[in-house]
Amino acid sequence: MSSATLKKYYEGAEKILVAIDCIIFGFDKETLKLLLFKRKIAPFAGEWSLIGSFVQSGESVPEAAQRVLEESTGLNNVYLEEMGSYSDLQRDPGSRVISIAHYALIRLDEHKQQLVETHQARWFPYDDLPDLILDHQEMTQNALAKLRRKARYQPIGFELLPEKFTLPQLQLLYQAIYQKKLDRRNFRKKILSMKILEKLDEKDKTNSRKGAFLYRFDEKKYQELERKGMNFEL
Amino acid sequence: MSSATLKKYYEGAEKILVAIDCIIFGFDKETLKLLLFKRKIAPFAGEWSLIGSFVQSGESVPEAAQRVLEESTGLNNVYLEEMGSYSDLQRDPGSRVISIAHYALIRLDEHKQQLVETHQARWFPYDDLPDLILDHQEMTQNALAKLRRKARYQPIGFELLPEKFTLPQLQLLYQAIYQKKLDRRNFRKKILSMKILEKLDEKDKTNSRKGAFLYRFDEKKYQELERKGMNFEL
DNA sequence: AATATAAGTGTTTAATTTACACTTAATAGA
DNA sequence: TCTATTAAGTGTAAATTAAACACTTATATT
Repeated sequence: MSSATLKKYYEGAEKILVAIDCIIFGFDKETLKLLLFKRKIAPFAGEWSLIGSFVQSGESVPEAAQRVLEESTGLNNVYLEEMGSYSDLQRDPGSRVISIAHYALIRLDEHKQQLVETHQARWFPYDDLPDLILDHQEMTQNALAKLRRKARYQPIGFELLPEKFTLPQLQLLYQAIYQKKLDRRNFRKKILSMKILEKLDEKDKTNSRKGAFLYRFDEKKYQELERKGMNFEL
Repeated sequence: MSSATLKKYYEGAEKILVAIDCIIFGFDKETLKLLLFKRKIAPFAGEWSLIGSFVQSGESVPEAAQRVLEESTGLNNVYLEEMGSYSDLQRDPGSRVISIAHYALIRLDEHKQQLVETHQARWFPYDDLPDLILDHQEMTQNALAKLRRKARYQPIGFELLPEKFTLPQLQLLYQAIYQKKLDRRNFRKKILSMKILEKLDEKDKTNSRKGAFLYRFDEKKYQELERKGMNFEL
């Protein structure tokens, strides 16, 4: 095939605007939350929206998503997962745009509150979201569905908790994700039997006089056990 | 925000070539197979490749994938699942292209062999694939990983079998997907206990003198049970 | 010193999963 | 027509895992 034909093959195709959107999850005490943004541009300026951006010519899709997350929360190295594409021809009245949605799990205590303010953003409880523009509501629903499934067989919940956390906190998190109560004793038994948590000598006394011991997720131990065939499953 | 600024927002962004690629799975007796194609255009003309196409301006991503599948196999309404995007800047030496990979499950007995021939395509056992161009090997690996996970909790295996199939066939399929032997009695017990198969009065005698009863997957019964909270899981 | 509160702990029962071997139906060939 | 062959079909016991459930402990507050 000649170079001219090659050129024709690639150039005969139509280029399209590609964006990424981020569903940013946080966890606060006992509530799963999303970070939403007041949209600055038309159409729908002033309405609540996920944060997103066009993919630029010099970056890959995950790079674009990381860039957006860093710009909006100040965090790099957050847990980020691609969810899927949204490409209805009419999804954005502003232009034909294919968006590749991602969900991110961030630690509420670590992100830069100041950036949230400059972006006119706000954390909303997942159960009490405002109306969202475009297909962003569909995206958030799919994100929670994916998060739920994934959290069942991968230890990603820890990405939503501070580095040091208590078992009651961890249980509240999983209860929020699955939307159902778990038995305290059975939960502890199961999670501790996996031997992926390091118990610290500190207690967190913010919730009780007695205080609850703090733990830390041990990534190395987890990967070691995973290599040996252990399956995280809650 | 003025319409001029709006224009600038959308037009300031760079458009990109978007493609879809399809990992087409089939199942033959006891072997999981992929349909691969001899690439017709440079670069890498003549080498083995997944089938793909650019997303056209008048179609969505799933529409593009369905179009490609119909063109290459003659089948519409095949099981099709989006897998994720591939967007490394250097992934295609021909041009910067973002590809959204999909996997499809098709019935080997139904697709049009003739189309396979006109496309210079061939079915390869998954365990014995030729070298593939670009990042297509990575795509196939991710596709199998996704298929394996999905098959565990959704009854998608049936998409790879003829409409009527025997339990030994079904077991061979799951053994091929999970790459491990299953106990015949336990497998039957489990799958039959779900009550999603309709037993027919016919036998398939191609594999034994005795013959094995044919069954049919009952989509309606499945959806009914799912609604009531039943969980498919193998 | 008494009180209040959430954290922490074990055991019994039920359900599920695993391991395992013989019988049956039907054709092919003697 | 009888015998041999072959894959299909079937049940039970043991082991593992999940579920249900209530009292004790540590510590700050009054």
